[in-house]
Amino acid sequence: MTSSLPPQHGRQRLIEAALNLSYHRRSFSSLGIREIAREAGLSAPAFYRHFEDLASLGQAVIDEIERDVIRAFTEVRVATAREADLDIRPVLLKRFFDWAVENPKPIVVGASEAFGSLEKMRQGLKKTLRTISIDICTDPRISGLLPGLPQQEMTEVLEVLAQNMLFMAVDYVETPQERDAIYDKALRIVGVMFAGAHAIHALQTENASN
Amino acid sequence: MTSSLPPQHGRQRLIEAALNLSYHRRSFSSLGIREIAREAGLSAPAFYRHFEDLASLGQAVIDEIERDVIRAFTEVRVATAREADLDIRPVLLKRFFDWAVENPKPIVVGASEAFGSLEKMRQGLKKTLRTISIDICTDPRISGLLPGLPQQEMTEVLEVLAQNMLFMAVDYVETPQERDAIYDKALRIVGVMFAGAHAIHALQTENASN
DNA sequence: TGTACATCAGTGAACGCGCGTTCACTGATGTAC
DNA sequence: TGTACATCAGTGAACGCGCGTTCACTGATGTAC
Repeated sequence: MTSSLPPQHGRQRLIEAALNLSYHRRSFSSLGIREIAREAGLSAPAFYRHFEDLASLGQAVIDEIERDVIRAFTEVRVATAREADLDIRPVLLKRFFDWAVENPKPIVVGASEAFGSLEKMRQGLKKTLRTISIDICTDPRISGLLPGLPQQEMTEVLEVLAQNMLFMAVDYVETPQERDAIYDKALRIVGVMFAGAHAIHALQTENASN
Repeated sequence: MTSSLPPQHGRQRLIEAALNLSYHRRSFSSLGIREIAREAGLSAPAFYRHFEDLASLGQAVIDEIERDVIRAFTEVRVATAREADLDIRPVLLKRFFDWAVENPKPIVVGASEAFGSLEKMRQGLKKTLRTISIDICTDPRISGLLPGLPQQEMTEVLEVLAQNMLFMAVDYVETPQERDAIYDKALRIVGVMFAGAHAIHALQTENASN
């Protein structure tokens, strides 16, 4: 059997097997090593050629999710670079949700493990959300909507927003018949948070100048 | 041994054992029946006297969490009934976070299972957040901050906010050394969302009257 | 007040099963000379 | 270009263990008469 395996590396196949199994809300730490190996088309001992234990596979999985999600955001930004809409937010949101439909695994698994048992997974996800938020802040089409707002305040709001959008993306993926409603709601939340950040900053500035 | 057990009912002890075991981020569906019974000080077969399987215990657990959380909110509102502060939000938030510190299990387990594997748990939590949001909407000290805002819009914003506050309460509980910072951040998020809901509604009203 | 009986919530023993992990082994691939 | 060898990624068999579940049984409690 050894040489009849697809040319993909066993390590990668184990990572993808774990993503497949976690996909429908299975908690990552409830997966079995034999089960993952089976899903990957490998024998159980082969697992130990690549990972020490379940937690170290978990680390690899979260790295993979992180890379996927950040790459997706970069692609979305590049793809919309030429769109000079008055408001880029609906475009970015729509593209992100559509990407989630095409690539549901990192989204669903990421959201499920945001409060999961593996500390590393939680930290990794938090870091990813922060990276994305900072990335978005630097886009003038976004920061232009919040003129004068210090980057720190902007990042804080965008991090909370990113987390909420991640969770809403899961709903979007999982309930196709309500996608329009979920998109509209997500857009309203985005609008509320931007408007709020703007209004509070304006108020502070006003108070400070009096 | 039968009669030497504490007078508490076995059913309740199983529910509390499950909460104890889920407490530190263990996914509920990764718990074992033997393990839960052991934690409850019962033999494994005793589990089946009270529950058909793990999922039906899960239902009982989510009911318990729901009752705890809603009771907490009611108590907080009653306790603050006489406080006629200009802004009741910091008081409510502080009291909610403090309650979470005293009663961490329903908060931590509830947040962990918000995206867990048991459909019933996710729905139960969603329902709880909605109940609380509607409850808060009806408090004039809150709705007075958003004059003229239709209840539906208010509920939508408050639901999102409630979910975020639940997640932040977990951080508050788990990282005691950063509680002040987390509280401040939570309060800023509350401020942003209220200000945003207010600003957007004002904008809509203005547009409609032109 | 007794007594017979049903019900309820617990028990320990036993079952077969899949698990994590280790072991010795295999065959392909890369590398030194 | 060969050849010897190390390394790497896989295998099946085997281990002991804890799991979910069922079973017959027990003793306390409530109830009908």
